[in-house]
Amino acid sequence: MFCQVAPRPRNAEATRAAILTAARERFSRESYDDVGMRDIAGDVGVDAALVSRYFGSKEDLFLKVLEHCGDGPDLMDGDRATFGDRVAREAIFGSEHDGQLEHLLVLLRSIGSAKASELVRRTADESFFGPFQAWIGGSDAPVRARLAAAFIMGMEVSRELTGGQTLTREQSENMHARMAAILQDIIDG
Amino acid sequence: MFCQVAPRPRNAEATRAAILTAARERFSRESYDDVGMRDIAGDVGVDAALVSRYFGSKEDLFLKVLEHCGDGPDLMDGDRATFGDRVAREAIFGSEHDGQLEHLLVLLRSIGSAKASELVRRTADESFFGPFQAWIGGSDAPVRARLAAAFIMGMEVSRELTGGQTLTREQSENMHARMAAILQDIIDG
DNA sequence: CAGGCTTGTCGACAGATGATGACATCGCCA
DNA sequence: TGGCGATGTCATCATCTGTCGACAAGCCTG
Repeated sequence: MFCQVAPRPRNAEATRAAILTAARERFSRESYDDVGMRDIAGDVGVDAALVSRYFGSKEDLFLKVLEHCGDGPDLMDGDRATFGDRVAREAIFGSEHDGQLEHLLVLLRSIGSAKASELVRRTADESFFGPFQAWIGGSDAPVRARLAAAFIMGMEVSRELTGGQTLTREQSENMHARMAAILQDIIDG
Repeated sequence: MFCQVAPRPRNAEATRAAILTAARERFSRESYDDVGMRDIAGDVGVDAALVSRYFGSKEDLFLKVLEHCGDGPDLMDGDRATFGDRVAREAIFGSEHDGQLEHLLVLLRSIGSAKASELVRRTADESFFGPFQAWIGGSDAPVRARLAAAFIMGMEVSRELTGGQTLTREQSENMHARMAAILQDIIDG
């Protein structure tokens, strides 16, 4: 048989981008410490040493991920009037891929590691809270941005802690409605 | 000089309790992965091997901490009418020690590690969410308990992400008032 | 005082991790 | 086609971690 995987074409730029994407997905799903260079390399199909060579160190790679987090879909995409409904839906029911919350999730996962949270502290303001509170606008925007972000991240934590299957469908709908209302209130002021 | 620390008296029970306390404090401040057996042992002043011998494995020790988390001060201690104010104060301004949030913080830190979150999933319901939603009472208690817990944990995450010194005193007071109102609303239904 | 059980320490091991430099392989260009 | 730089792999290192068994020190009982 000797069924063999087709080798990836030799293209540094594409490989670099693939590594960055794989890293972003990993870092949004597992903590900084739990993500290994070998894991990321395995996702792409290259050797771990290549990741080190392209991005220097694991810290540097993580920083690059933080910088490129704004590229994907975002919390602020979409109608402002449906913000609460939309975000609460994703926070409670989740979405398999390409979530608007990916950026926040990377931040969230990082609080586990002392190293990663130090890196995040230096970039969270400019890469997330800054744009977010500018989008919210109005008086007390910094306060409301933090409240909203906290609520969203907390729901992600809660969802993982409880495994997600301890609530009935009806209760989940109920929670969605309540969370949507609270979030929308925070955004609207 | 030879200034030497007085040796701990040989008392297995006391040593065991001291290890458990040190572990609880560590696990409420750092993630499961970042806390080492040598760290905990160092806090108490014993050798790391002793911790292993008394508690079996790191996992077992963590489980014991989860079980004994309800011993300290608790969210549910105190007047129900001031719940929002009280909890929001601790979540935003923090408290050096003996916080009512210690239990929740242990849960929160665990989401970093794949191993720890697996352990927590098996105990979070009975050790925290169960009592909490019973205390809240009324219809939709499970839903409201999760919402409140999520909001509180999210604020802790947010506080660490932003380092805590990016808001003015006035903004912090503002945030406290808003958070207290939201929490109280969730509790009251 | 002597024995023995308890309490604690020391050294070491196996596994995993990030990082590094030497080596192999592909693809382009003269 | 032959060579050369770019691209990727392999073996290896140093380090850190949890855990274990052997040994030392202390305390109580006879």
